Amino acid sequence: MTAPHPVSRLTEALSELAGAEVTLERPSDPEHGDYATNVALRLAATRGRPPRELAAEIAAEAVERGLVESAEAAGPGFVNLHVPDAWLAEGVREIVEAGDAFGSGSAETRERVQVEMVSANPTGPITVAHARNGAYGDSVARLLGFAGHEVEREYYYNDGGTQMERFHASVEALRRGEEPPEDGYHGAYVAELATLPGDPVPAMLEQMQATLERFRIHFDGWTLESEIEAEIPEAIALLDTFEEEAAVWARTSAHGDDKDRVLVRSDGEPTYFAKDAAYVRRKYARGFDRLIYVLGADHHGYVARLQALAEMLGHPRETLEVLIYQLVHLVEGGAAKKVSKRRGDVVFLDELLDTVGVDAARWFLVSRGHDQAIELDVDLAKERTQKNPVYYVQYAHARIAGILRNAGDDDVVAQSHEVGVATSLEREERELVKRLLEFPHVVVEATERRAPHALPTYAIRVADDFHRFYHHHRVLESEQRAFRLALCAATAHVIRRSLDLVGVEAPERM
RNA sequence: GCGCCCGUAGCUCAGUGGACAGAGCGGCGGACUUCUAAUCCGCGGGUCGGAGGUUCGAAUCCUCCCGGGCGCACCA
Repeated sequence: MTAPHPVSRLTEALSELAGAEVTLERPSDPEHGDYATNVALRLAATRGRPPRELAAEIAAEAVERGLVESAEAAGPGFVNLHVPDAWLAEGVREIVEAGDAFGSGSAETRERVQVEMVSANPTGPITVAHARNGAYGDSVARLLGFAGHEVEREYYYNDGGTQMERFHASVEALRRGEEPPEDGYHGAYVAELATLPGDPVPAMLEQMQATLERFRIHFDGWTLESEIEAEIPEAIALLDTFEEEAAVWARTSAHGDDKDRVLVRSDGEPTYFAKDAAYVRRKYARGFDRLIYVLGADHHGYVARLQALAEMLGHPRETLEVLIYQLVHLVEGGAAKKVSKRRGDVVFLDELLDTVGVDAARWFLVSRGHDQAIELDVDLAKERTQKNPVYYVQYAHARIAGILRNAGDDDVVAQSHEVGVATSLEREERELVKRLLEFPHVVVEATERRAPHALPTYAIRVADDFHRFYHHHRVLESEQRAFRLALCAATAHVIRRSLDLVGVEAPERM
């Protein structure tokens, strides 16, 4: 269950009062109060009453019950609510007490969730394209974990098949002093692998894993395609199948797919889809309640067939989620750059990390909506990233860390209990507190919509409000020292967590 | 042809039913005897691709059109 926090308590009290579910928003115009609700507008039709009249009633009752300091009907029928300073001060105290747990535990039922991501075949280094997959998938995994689910990160790769044969052939050709085949792999990394003895795949995998760890993605499980192959027959036995023209088909069209799919070709070879089936079966057999696949837009055609597999195996199709993100397009000098790993003209993640660092890279790749295609200008990457808003947010955290250092041994948590009801707050303080109190809602939305980019957006707002507060008011040499220290500590918690959920660090100094 | 995603400021993007549509970058002009100026303050900037529709209310939902990206295998 969602841990109660000030805004959720106020929302519930108002819902009870109105006899309908209330949602609170933060009006952009400060004249419209600290919070506002449109509940009267929504209720007007069904109750057959003018919205303004309903709004006025709700406003009066909210004040009567002591939920808010003042309230009034406004506009077409909004209820604008004003909360007292003491209410906000209490909110700060709760954030400081909750610490890094503030906003966590929103899951109504705890699930075992597997998130499969990246899953690039070991034919070359991790690229920025894979990195978007990882940055997105890992952030979703972090959000799910923060909500209270048990999350496992999974990497699946092909250790056989055509591409791997070409990869081996390319390395072997170089070892013989020949050029790699036309349809083989040509990057400089292939030549490096050729200088090492033995199978190049383990070395390649080791490098890829190191890159991913550097990118702060840790996988709990690595599954090889060859492990899955043996389980194909038992998976097929569980599916709805038929034979036609000497091939074995799955009746996926009866389960939401637009056509049936071949499992075993007429020459007796299982298809890739048969391996998918076996893999899905194994995942569920391992006890996961939910399977999440993170795939690029070029794989969106797989959604229906994967969900069909879940259904045929006896699981609700919604328990197999496919998260699709749009692709990363490389641009160089204003012109589109075609990405082909085999030609070697890609941007490797390690290069990007060497140039801009992990924080800027993760921020850049996850701060856009996953439904939005990303254009990465190779030339401008460095310059652009130095102006990356991630530093704006990190700087706010570093400033707070500086204040808390200068405060000495003060026990901020203990002091926050003494923050008086009589606290009189400045405008910048009120705005900052309200911003911090939004955090649990932002996290829930981001989690449910599988949209981690909401966190960077929110973190910028927090930093914005903090920098403004910092500029206008002193913390240490202030009569409000105790409250302001608590406010700083609360802000630090929220920034740190917002960044952590997308894999970005919050530095103590900059 | 069919399916999925996108179209918002000069550029990169937030904003998925609420009040005059926002931020960063870029441009112009201000603010450091102060807990970090990687900051703050001000100015300029828009047919929210277009047309209909639903609604008290639409950038947001529905339909069509235009433009862009990605897919439509007995490949992996």
